[in-house]
Amino acid sequence: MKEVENILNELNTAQQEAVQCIDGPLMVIAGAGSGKTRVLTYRIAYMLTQGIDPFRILALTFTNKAAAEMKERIFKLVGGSNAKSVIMGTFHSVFYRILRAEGDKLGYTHNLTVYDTDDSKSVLRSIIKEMNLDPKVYVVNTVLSRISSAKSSLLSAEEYANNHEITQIDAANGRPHIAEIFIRYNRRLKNSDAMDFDDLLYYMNVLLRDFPEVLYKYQNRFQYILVDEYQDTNYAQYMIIKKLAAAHQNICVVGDDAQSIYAFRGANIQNILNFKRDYPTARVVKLEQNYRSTQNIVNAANAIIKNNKDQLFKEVWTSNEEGDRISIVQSASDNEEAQFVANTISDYKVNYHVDNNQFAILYRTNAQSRALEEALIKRRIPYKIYAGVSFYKRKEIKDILAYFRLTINHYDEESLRRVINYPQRGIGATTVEKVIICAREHKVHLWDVVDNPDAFQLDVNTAAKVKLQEFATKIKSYTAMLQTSNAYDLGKHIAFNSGLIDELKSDITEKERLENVEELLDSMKEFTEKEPETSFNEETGEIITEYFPSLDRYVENVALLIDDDQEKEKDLDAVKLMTIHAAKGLEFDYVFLTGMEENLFPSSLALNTRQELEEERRLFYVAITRAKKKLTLTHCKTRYKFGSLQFCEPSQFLDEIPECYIKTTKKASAGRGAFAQQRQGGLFSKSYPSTFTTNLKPVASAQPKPKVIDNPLAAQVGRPATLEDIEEDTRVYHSKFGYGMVVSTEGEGPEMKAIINFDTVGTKTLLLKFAKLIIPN
DNA sequence: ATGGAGACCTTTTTT
DNA sequence: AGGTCTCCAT
Repeated sequence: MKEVENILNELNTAQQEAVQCIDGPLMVIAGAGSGKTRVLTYRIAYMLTQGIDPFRILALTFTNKAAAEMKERIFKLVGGSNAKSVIMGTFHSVFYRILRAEGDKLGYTHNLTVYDTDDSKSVLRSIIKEMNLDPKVYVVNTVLSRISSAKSSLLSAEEYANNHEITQIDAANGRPHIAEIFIRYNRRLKNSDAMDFDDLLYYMNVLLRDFPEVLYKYQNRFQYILVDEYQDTNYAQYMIIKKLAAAHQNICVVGDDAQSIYAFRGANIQNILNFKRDYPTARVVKLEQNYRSTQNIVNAANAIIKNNKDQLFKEVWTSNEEGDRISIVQSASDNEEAQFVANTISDYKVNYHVDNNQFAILYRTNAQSRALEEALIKRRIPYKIYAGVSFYKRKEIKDILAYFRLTINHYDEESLRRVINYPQRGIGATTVEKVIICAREHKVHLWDVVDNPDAFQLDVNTAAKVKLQEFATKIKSYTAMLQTSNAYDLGKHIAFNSGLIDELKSDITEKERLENVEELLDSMKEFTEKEPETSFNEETGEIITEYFPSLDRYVENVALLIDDDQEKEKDLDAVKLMTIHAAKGLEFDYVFLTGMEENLFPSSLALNTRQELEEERRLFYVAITRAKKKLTLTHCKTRYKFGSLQFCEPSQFLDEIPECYIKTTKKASAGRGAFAQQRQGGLFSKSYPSTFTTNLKPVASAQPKPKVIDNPLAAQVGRPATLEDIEEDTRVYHSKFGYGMVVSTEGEGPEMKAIINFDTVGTKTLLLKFAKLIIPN
C-alpha cells in the first residue's frame, strides 16, 4: 500500500484538499481535464489509508466502465482486498443488488429480473395493442418517455393518473390513456417479477421511504458516499443519495456543471447547482487547472461556456503551451467535409508520424458517420465507430439471455414470449395469443397456463397443448440444474438443448450471430472460473468471499452490463468516430468536430428554450475540451439530411469563439452574410480534388453520389440562395435560365418549389433543392 | 408462417 | 438514405 505522503505528493493543492476532506459534505467541481478520476481514486485510497472500512464506502458511477476503471486504479494504489471491498458500481447495479435482497418487502422476489429498454417497449407495445389504442398516436417511445420521466421524478402510476396537470397535458396531446397504460405497464412488470431501469431507482426510494429499518441499515452501512458525474443525476438518484447521506453527512459529489449533457434523459443540472443549498455546511473545491489541452483550446472553451446562464463560476486555466489555433474549415458538401478530414489525417500521419488512435472525429448525430466512413475507407485509414448496438442488445444475445432469465424466473413474461417459439417449435402466434387471453382471464402468469394448460381450460388443440407442456418441461429441466451446474455448463447446455445453436448454424448468414453466442459462452466460462469478488449478504451484512458461480449469479452480473470488449479497444490503432455524447470523458490529441451547422449543432430540436440551447452549448464545450493538441471545426454548405439535399448555415456557436483563438478569420456577421464566406488558409489551404481517385476497391455502397451543388458562378455573380432567401419578388440567378424574379412559392422545407419568371426564357417552376439558385450581388 | 413491398420516421442515449 | 415496422400476399 502506498504511503499517505506519496498519495498526496502526486496532487496539486486543490486536488489535495478534495482528497483529504473526507468528513462532511463536499462538492468537487472538476473542470474538463482537471484530473477528476484521479481525485476520486486517490480520495478513496486516502480514506483506506486512514483506516476507514472499505465496506463503509459507497462509490456510485453512471457507467460500468467508470466503475471498473476506478476499481482498477484504486487497486493499483492500495492493492489487496481492501480495494476490492469498496462498494463501487453504477447506481443501477448497486441498487439492483439491494433490491434483490430487500425486494420481498415490496412484493418482489430475489429472482427479480431487470427489463432493459427493449423489453419495456415490447411490454408497452403489447399493452397498447390490448387496449385497442392506435399505435400511431400512442407511439411507444413517447409513452415510455412519459413513464420514464414520471418514475425519475418519483411519481407513481397512481399519482400520475390523479395529477390533473399531467393528465391534462396528455389529453391535450391527444393521448388521454397514458396514465392507464402506465398503470397496466407497472402491473405487468410486477407480475413478471421485473423492474425496468427507472424502477431500480424508483423502488430504491420507496424502500428507503417506507421502511425505516432499511433506511437505517443502509445509512449505517454506507457512511461515506461518493458520487461521480453528479451533474447527470436525476431526481430519483438525488433523493436516494440525500436519504442515504442524511445520517452521517459524509457525502462527496464530483462533477462539472459545464458538462451536463443528459437533461433529455432526466438529468437535472439543478442538483449540482443547488448542492450548497442542500448542504449549507458543504465545502466546495474547484479543480481549475487543466492538464489536458493547449491554452488556445482551454481559453476558447471558457469563452464559449460563459454564454450560459445556468452555471457555477469557475475559471479553468492551463500551464500547457499555447498550441495551434483552432481551425475552422468550410466545405461545399458533407462528402467534401469528410474527404477533408480524411486527407488532413493522412497529412498529419505522414508529416508528424501520428498514430491513428490519436485522432477522433466527433459529430452531433450518428447519421453523420457514413460520409466520414467512406472517406476514411478511400484513404485506407483504419477507423472504428463507437456506437450502435451494444453486445447485450443484439438479438442472439437477448435470445439466449431470455432463456437464462426464464430459467431463473418463470414469470418473466417478456422472456417467455421471446423464446416460446424460437427456435420454432410449432407454438404459433395464435396459440400464444390464446395463452395470453387465458392467463389474463384467470389472472395467472403466462407460465402457469403454458405449464398446465388443462388447469385453465386453454382453448387449443391437443397437439398445441403437448407442445406447450414440452416447452415448460424443457425450461424446468434447466431450472433444476441451477444449483448443480455452474453458469458455463448450464449456459452451454441451454444454448444447445434449446436448439438455438442449431438454428444459427442452419443459416450461413448468421455466422456472426453464432460467433457472438460463442463469445457470450466464453465470457461465462471466464465468469465461472474467475475468483469471486468479495461481496456481502445484504440481509445480514455478512461478508461473503465465496459463492457458487451459478447461472443466476451470472445473469445478475450481466443484467446491467453494457461494454464488453474494452480490452480489445485499448490497443486498437484506429481513428475513432463517435457522437459528442459518446466522447464525454475521453481525450484525443487531434479532434475534428464536424457538422458545425445551424439546425444540426445546435440541433434544430433544441432551439425552443434557453435551457435546451444551453445544453447544446455544454455539448459544444464537451466536444472542444476533448482535444489535447489540435482542434478542427468543420461545416459545410450543403448536406444530405433524410435523403434530400439541404443548405446549411454555419453554427451560431462558431461565432462564440473569440477570433484570437481561431486560425482563419471569420467575420462577425452571423446568418446570411456568413454563408458564402471562405474559411481557408494556413495549414488547411491545400485543396484536394473533389474526385479523389485511388486504385483501391470501391466503397461498399459505391453508388455515384448525387453531384454536389457547388456552382462556380456563385463567386462571380452572388451567393448560393438558401430556402429562406426565396420569397415573392426575390431576384435570382440561375446558371441555365439566367436572371429572373420569384413570382410565388409553394411547399416548405426540402420540397419547396418556386415559380420564377425568367427574363429571357419565361416562367418556370423549380424544385428549390435542385435549382442551384444564386442571389446576385 | 414468412417474406417482400411499401409507409414511415428520423437527436443525443451512461442504465 | 436507411432502418424499422406493418400489412398483405403467398
